[in-house]
Amino acid sequence: MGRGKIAIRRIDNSTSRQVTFSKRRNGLLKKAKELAILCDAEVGVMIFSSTNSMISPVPAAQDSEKGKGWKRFEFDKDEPLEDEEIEVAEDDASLVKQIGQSFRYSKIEERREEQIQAAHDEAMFGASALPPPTSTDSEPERENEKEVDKKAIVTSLLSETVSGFTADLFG
Amino acid sequence: MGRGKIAIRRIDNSTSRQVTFSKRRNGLLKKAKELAILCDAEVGVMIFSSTNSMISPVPAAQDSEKGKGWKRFEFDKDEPLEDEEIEVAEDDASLVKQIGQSFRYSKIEERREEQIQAAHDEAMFGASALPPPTSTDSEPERENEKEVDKKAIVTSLLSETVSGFTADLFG
DNA sequence: AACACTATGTTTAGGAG
DNA sequence: ACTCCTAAACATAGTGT
Repeated sequence: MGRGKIAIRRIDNSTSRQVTFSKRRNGLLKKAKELAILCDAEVGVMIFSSTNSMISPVPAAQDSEKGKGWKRFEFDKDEPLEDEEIEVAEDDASLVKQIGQSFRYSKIEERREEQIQAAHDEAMFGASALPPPTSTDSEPERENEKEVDKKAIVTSLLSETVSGFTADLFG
Repeated sequence: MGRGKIAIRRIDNSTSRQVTFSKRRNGLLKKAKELAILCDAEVGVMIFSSTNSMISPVPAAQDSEKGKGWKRFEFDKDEPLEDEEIEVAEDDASLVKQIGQSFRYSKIEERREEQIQAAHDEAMFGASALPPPTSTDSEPERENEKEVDKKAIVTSLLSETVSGFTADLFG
């Protein structure tokens, strides 16, 4: 779309891939929000990269917390998991944690099985780029990119917006 | 969009709400798939309603299973949860289960807190409408709507498609 | 790198079968 | 409920700053 048509294949250029990521992610979240509101459904979006992750929580879970939204959750993706560390997703926060951990597991397995994709992973951009539509000033990529590269940040994106909408219109 | 502009508010007419749901859900899933491929990210979409739920799994988790995709998962949303029943999300299947259970929790809490929205929930359509682009002939709403109203079905949607794409294009 | 712009491609509302 | 249709609305690739 736009000035030129592009094929749906991995964008090779790292910069434009990240730009496209930012733009399309916003578009996707907007679409998700619209679908949720228009059709009265609970829509969540999960976006993961090797260095950064975010989850737009399932609005149903938000509603139970009355529009408060999920808190930001951070974890070190390189730190090995221990069994005790794994928690049960009894509440929203631990569900986020749960997903993050599962992602870590799959990522670790992935690397263990096929280190062929190592360069593939490293070519990945390391920031979530754009801030969410309304609030949540998540800024995973600060001035210093030292820690960013080691952390994966799970950010609540649709939280305030969707639940706010829901509350205002149908609450 | 289309012939007329519509405001982003809950569509009152039940029929057109469901039609819009079908159309826009497909659009959302397509967008999610495109984002995943273009930007080499892991994108998952969760869509829940009171009678029906689906999760397009996080592709990262799929990759670890080599494009097999998540299996469909069903659970009884009205059945009360027991602590023993709650499992740790060590693998993909239990992650899906995890999310489903968390959804049950939030739904139960929601009803407990505000039964005001009862009619709201009942006005909800009870089917996932369109089948996924390629396969997964999920048809939650059968001829008989007896059990449908008691079950919530978590369906893997992007599984085959996304992982198929990924496998074909990037090995 | 985050915006603004905008030509162009994509999605979709509404209607018909 | 689905598919096809089309005009209109929307998203965005490429560009400039």
